[in-house]
Amino acid sequence: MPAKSSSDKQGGRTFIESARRAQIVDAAIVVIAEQGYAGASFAKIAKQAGLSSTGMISYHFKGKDDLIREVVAEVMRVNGEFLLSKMDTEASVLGRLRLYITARLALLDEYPKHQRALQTIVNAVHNEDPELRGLTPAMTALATEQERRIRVGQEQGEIRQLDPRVLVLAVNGALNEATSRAAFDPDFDTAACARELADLFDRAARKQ
Amino acid sequence: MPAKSSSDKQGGRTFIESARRAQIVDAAIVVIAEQGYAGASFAKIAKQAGLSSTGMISYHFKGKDDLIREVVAEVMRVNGEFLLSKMDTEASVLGRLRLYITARLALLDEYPKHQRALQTIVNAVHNEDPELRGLTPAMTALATEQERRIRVGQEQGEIRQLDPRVLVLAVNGALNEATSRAAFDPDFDTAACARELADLFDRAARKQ
Amino acid sequence: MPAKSSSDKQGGRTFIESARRAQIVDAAIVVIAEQGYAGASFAKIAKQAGLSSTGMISYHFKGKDDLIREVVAEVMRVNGEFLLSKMDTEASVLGRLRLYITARLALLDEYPKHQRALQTIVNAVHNEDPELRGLTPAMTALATEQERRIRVGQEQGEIRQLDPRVLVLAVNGALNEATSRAAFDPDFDTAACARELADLFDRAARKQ
Amino acid sequence: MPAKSSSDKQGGRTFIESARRAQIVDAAIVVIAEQGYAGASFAKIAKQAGLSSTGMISYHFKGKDDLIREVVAEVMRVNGEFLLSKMDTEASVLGRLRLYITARLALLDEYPKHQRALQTIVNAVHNEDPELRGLTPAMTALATEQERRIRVGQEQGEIRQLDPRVLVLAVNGALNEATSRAAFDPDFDTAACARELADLFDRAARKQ
DNA sequence: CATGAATGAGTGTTCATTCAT
DNA sequence: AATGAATGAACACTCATTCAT
Repeated sequence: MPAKSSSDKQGGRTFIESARRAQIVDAAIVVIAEQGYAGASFAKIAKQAGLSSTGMISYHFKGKDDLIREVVAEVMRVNGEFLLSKMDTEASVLGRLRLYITARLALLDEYPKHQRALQTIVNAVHNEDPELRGLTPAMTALATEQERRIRVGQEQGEIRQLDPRVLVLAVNGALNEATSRAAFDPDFDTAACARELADLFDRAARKQ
Repeated sequence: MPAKSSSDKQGGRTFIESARRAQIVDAAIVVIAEQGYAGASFAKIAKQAGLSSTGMISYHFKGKDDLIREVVAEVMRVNGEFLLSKMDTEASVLGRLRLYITARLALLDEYPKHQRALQTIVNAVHNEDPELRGLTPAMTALATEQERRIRVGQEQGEIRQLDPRVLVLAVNGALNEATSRAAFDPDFDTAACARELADLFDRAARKQ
Repeated sequence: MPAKSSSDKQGGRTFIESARRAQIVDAAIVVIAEQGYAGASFAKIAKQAGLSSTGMISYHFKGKDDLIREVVAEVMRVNGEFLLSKMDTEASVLGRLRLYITARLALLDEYPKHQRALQTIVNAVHNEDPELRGLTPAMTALATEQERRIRVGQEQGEIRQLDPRVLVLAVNGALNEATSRAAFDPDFDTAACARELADLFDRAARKQ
Repeated sequence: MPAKSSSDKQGGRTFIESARRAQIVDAAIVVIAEQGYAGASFAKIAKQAGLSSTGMISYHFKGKDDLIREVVAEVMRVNGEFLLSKMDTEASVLGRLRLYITARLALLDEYPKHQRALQTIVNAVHNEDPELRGLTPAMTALATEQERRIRVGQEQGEIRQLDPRVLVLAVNGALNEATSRAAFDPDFDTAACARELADLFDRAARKQ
């Protein structure tokens, strides 16, 4: 068995290379969350990461697009894991909806910077940078899956006749708004908000 | 009756000065809506406005803050007028809520760039530009008023026991999400979305 | 005798024209004294003069050079008048030297902004603006006259053998330094400084 | 013994970094001396230094303040070294005064641009750039030390009763004036001026 | 693998000046 | 005689990116 070396690879990248990328991505998340998208220059990210030059970042990422994409991927990976862990047992559609709302708001306490960063990126990038459009498919895929679930609930008689797309839109819109609010209002009570929102959309969607 | 001259003033500004400012504000709205906040440089705005230099903009506005503030003010003026014209007769709280949702979505057809620009600015500015925080009070004031209305509805037995702040958050979150969606999905049916959302929040809020 | 009209001229300029020029020159003196040469933009001078646009200044002066030259001329006129009024009776060269020193320092109390403005201009303009070199002749002429006087004093046995140019240089250098000091040290005692400097140069120049 | 590399540091800066900074500071000294403070734009300094862009300067200095401060520090370092080397043996106060005058004027031959640049900066910065006020303390400290020396001379009976502050003011004023003169009069004889000034202030200050 | 140095386009802003009215 | 509007060059400064070492 050969000795561990810096050229051991995982996913086409050496160990140390992956570590550096992760370090930079983490720094980027913090800077974006705290300083906004426009404030997230390579200089500031390098400083946050404890690197001495921006060249470092350009060396590990093909461009700013690449870095931002990685940030989004990382946040979605973390969120996905968390959400999955909260939902896997529940069977009913309305129950899953309630769990989703609760879990999304729990994320605000668990990974506040991640949520803020993701939202900042999505808002900033929406139309500006054509190279970055590629990040939304992953999010629309999620929405599509949610809509499918709602339809199942309608077929099973759990959920009233409504446009599933609009319900999904409303739920996610409300959750995003809560994310914004939580970022600036330190007194924002995520648990209470979760209960209220869950009740609210339960009533809105439940048959009868 | 004195002859009209270029030095006639209104609100401390020359006629032509006001016209130029309006022209620049309009150009800024378009650029911000289409290219995002980061893409809205003086150079691009000047080009959109058909001006030959960015100095022109600096000549008419004290700084970028000033311009952005004017953009926000203009959008809120237009929106405010439109919303008021749609709401003044209705008496019941739930009725007003329905009208508000419908009117907000109608704005997407009436002034799509305005909505997109406002949303872009609010998102971008939230934490980035401390000079511009001053624009949010006007919007929180609106939210506070909406919460007050909901409380009235609760006292009158129209609306069930719920946290008014959360209902307002959810409604506005959904409307903002719809605004985002409409900006990129040309097939987005605002009228249908309005009906669905109105029903949704009516059910969510109505007593029994 | 014809009625007074705005086209009455003096020195090739109408009355009102001269008044405007004087008003602008006065404003320029204040701004230059308070904000320095680089800070003395047409915009600031216009504001200080209570004018609404910088075009006004360009209209009355051929260029910035022209304005600055006028400022220098005005200060030297005022200073010249004051100095003459203080010196005309004294006969001895050393006496005149003492009077000159005293009068120059008295000017700091009488017209502080004028002195500060003149010094600022001379320092800033020395080599920068070739168009403005023309203002120094007037000042070198003064120095030459002072040197001539010293020579007279030497011939009359009042003043010891020394290079008159160096004495004049030293006296004026000391006075300029005092002007600088007075501008920033509110406790600077011009009268005391005048007595000390007068004694100092009297001893330095007096025969035996 | 490790090989020399570009990352060898001294004083927290790379070797080549320090070299570039020195190169830029030298260029700045020349430009300021020749074109004045207002004329000393990054563009002109970059050109003088043979650099292709002004970004270079911003890369090596935090801002214009930083560069100017460095220029002042460099000139004062050079001057300080030179003055110290000329004065260390002399004991009597009047002797030291004579040496100081001579050395200051010798500096005009040794480092003419340095003197011109320093004077230009001090004059320009006095009231204009509040960020740069911090450079004067170093110079007032020098003056205070000189005044102290004069007082010692008075206690030792070498120097007559006079206000030491005024003597120091006069000496430095005269030396500054000579610096100005030397900058524009190529025939200015610094050595002769030094002898004359030394005699002049010796007589002015000496007891009896 | 890493980095310090360099680049050049782009940022918002100020400037003296011109000109039609 | 006066002025508001416009101009375009210049300003210091930041940016993501490249590259030799």
